[in-house]
Amino acid sequence: MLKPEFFNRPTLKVAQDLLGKYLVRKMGNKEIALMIVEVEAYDGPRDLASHASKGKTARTEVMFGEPGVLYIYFIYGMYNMLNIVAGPAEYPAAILIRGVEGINGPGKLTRELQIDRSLNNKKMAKVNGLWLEDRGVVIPTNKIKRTPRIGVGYAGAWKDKLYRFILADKENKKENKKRG
DNA sequence: ACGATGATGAAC
DNA sequence: TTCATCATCGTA
Repeated sequence: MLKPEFFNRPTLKVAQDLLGKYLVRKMGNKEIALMIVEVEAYDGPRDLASHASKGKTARTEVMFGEPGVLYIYFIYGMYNMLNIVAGPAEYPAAILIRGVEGINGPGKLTRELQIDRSLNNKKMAKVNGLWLEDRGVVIPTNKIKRTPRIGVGYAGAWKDKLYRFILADKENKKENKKRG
């Protein structure tokens, strides 16, 4: 299981290193482990795409907390988003888990794994039924594709930053059409 | 292209 | 207390 120190490093590095790690979810008496194939980084108080750019509020204070803590929030009246806090306390940063093998999309991911806000501000731990493991998968750098983040067109200069990390060969099957 | 559906933050 | 906005998805 990944320790908090893993997340107490520069946000982009943590994001990249999360590719190939396993998200493990305990449901009932079963454990489901799925490899992470897509993440996005939200880095620091000045990142306009990050909730933390609004400052510390009831919702965002989790991002200012300890590394390795879950940040889960409700969006569009329907979906929960799963994030993991990165960087030292008081530095607001988090990584959105955007896709795992077999599940494409952050909303579907939380729906299928039954992850909701009851886990917000909780540590990743077996007692909480949700944690990450390094199972020895090594991702070569040339398999990692970087793109701008999704759905953050309002973020000014920050919208173009290459803060989205994807495992390249998983990506080419999907997305024949685009919106906009 | 758009509606579902509700929390959030800012304005009032 | 209202209002526009939103780190999405499924059906057009």
